[in-house]
Formats: sequence, C-alpha cells, structure tokens
Amino acid sequence: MNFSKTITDWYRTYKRDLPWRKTTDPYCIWLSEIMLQQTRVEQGLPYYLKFTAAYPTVFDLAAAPEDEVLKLWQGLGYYSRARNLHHTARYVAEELGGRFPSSYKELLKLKGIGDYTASAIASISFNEAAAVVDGNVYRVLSRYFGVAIPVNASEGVKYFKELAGELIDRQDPATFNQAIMEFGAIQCSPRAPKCHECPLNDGCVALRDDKVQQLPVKIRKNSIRHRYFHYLVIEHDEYTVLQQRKHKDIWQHLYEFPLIEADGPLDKSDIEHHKEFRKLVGDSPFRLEQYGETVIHKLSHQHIHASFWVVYPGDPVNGTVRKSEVGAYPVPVLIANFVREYEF
DNA sequence: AAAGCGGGGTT
DNA sequence: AACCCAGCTTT
Repeated sequence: MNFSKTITDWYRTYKRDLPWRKTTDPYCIWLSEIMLQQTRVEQGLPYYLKFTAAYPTVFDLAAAPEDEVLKLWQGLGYYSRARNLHHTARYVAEELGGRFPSSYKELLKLKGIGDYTASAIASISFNEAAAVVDGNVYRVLSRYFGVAIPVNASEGVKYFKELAGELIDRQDPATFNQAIMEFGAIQCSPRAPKCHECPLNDGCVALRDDKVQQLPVKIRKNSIRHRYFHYLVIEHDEYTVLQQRKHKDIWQHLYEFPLIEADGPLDKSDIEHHKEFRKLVGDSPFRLEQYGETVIHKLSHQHIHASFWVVYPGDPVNGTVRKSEVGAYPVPVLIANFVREYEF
C-alpha cells in the first residue's frame, strides 16, 4: 500500500475530534490556522472557542477594537499574529465584502498568511491541491524517506515542499494534508514515535537504518539574551499607571507598568535616582519599596529578569488608570502573573 | 540567509 | 536545560 493511502486510512481511524474539523468555512479555518502557528492544539483550542464565540463572522472581528482582540489573545504568545489577524479581518470585511480569496496564490498575499497557512486554507476550504509543510510534515517525510537535508534552511524548505506536492492526494487534498500533520503529531512524534505499531514501519528508511532520533535535521541557533526589567507600580489612591509598548520589540501593543530597562540588577537607590523614575514622580515626596523577589520570565529567545517596585507618590502622576480596570487591558503573562498575586 | 517574535509542555 | 509546537515578517 502506498504512503498517501496508508496515511489517510490511519487518519480516518485515529484523528482527534476537533471543532475546526466540523467546518470548511474559510473564516473558521483561517482563525484556527493562525492560532496553531507554533502552538500546540491543546493550547490553541480554548482560544479558538473564545474567538468563534466572541466573533462568529469576519465582520464581528473586523468591528472589534484592537485592544479587545489582544485581550482575548492574551497568553497565546506571538502577538503579531493577533495584530495581523485583526488587520486582515478588516481588509476582508471592508475590501472583499467578507469573502476570503479562494486560491493559494491570492491567500498568500494577506498579512499573516505565509506558505503553510495559504496551503491549509486553500486545501481545506477550497479543495485546492496545495501541500502543507509544517513541523509535523518535515518530521514524517524526513524519517520515512530518510532525508537528512536541514529542514530550516532554504534547500530543505524547497525540497520538502516539492516532495509533499508529489505525495498529496489530488482527489482529496484536505484530508491528506490534515492526515499527514495528525500522523506527525500523534504517531510519528518528536521524541517517542510509536514505530513498533506504525502502519508505515515496513517502508520507513529512518527506522530501517536506526536514525529515527537523528531526523529531522535542524540547524540550531539562538543564544539566549538576558534582559533586566524594573517595573514601577504606582499606588496613588485608586489609581496606577499603565503604558503601551509601541516600539519594535517583544509584546508590541501590549500594556505594562512604567519600565526601567537596565543592563543588570538595580537597587533601591539606583531606582530613586534614575531619570525615568524622576520623570514619573517629579520632585514630590514618595515612598518606594520592592515587591517580592526578582522573577525570571523565560521566552524562547530571552530571559527577562523582572523586579517590581511599588511607588507611593505624594502628588498625582500622569497616565493613570483605575486599579480596578487593570484587568481589562491586554498584558504579557509576566504582568498578569504579578497582578494576580499582588492584588491592588 | 538570518534574526526576532511567547508561552507552555516534554524529556 | 534543550527541544518542540498546524510559522510569519523583517532585516
């Protein structure tokens, strides 16, 4: 039995019951695919349910303010996905009458939609034979065919895209694409694939040559950057201060307390005399105390060493919001964790 | 071609 | 601690 038929037969038996598999509405497929980029199904699922409940159509999403969309997205990470999602919803609603483009080529032009997502929507919603190549597909194909070309370099991207394009079931591309991804997620998993009970184990080159653990090959990079964030938590009657992150950096457009970023740890005296602190508090009298210990918030590529300094200014300060309203703002998980523990 | 972008789970 | 996840955009 050939590779593709084995995969789709396996899928019909073992596929998970997931809400986006009950529809071919391109809006719903698009929503699910954006959320699942670099994100596990179990983590994305509750967000999919929240979004489809809050925004049943692309017009509902387009009509929402960005802060509201980011708030619903809070905790899912890679927030540019939410900003691009919102941008594209407005484009589709206002310029395309709410109708998504129906081909891979046209979908690829939309913000936030790359090769993978355009292929996924084109195949699932419009039955176009565009092959998806995600992390699962790289793993399944590199193992079964014994290909050691690095998957995260340009040669590998091209090679596996073409290979997947040759294998795809042109009669039912939607099922084939979802099948090979599901197979990679459940059967041909990264660390402990179930080779002993795999329907493809007779033809798998990696299994034959005992190279399952060495494939796929990835060029690894990224050393971790350490950053030191000192947050100023203003306490003035029922008010505190929040600021939106505007610059090109992590957490763009999310909110946080006024921030002093330094090259390392700072003590109370460093904070008191810092330019940003003086700018916020002015020359009025104040009380200042550190809350808790330094927290190390780990991102994929950065470790944020965060300390929180509670400030009781004598005079009113600018940029205040009610403490009771802090929970309404989209904030990084680091800030949400602090707010939950501190309780104003 | 390489860097930058979250958060959580697994080993 | 390292790796991975239904990747995309910018440099």
